[in-house]
Amino acid sequence: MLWHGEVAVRLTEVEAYGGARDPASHAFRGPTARNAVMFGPPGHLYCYFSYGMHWAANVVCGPDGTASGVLLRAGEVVAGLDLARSRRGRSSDRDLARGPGRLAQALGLGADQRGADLLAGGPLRLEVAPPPAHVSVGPRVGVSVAAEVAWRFWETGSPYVSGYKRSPRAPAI
DNA sequence: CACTAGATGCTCT
DNA sequence: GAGCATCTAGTGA
Repeated sequence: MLWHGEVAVRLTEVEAYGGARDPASHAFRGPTARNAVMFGPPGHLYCYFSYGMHWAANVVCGPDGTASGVLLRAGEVVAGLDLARSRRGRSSDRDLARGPGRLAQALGLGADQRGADLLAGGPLRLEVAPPPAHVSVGPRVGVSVAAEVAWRFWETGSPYVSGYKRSPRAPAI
């Protein structure tokens, strides 16, 4: 469960990214100004801009010095619905945080939150919640390399996962 | 409802 | 100067 101010999102879909060992990771080619956060201590927010219009939120999970992170791909807005709605504009409640870009927008994440500490007790904080009863595993989406690595996890049957274009059904692996 | 195509700007080479 | 861990709008069934 990720909180930002009064808006809370229950995560329903995530993707794991290794560091130097993962060709699909931004950290594969070494640290840069953008991904430096991933090399830092865990529990920090790695926020980056992509496709010219969307932010994607990651949580650093490896120890200090090891690049690794988890991309928050989708979630369900469970608090601060009005605020999230106003940020997302006209959109059905189900689409408020379905997709990385939408998730970041609904939470109001951006350049200001880059590298923020999620465990410091500020307005932006990560809360541990019980895992969903059923979790599916599959290949990552939108990754051009190492797509065969099944490092994507989502809540089985949840309408809040992206699923995205092709394969609306959960590929059973 | 399902699918296709186009837009968009920051970041690294 | 090209690449992107994507979204939205618009068209067709």
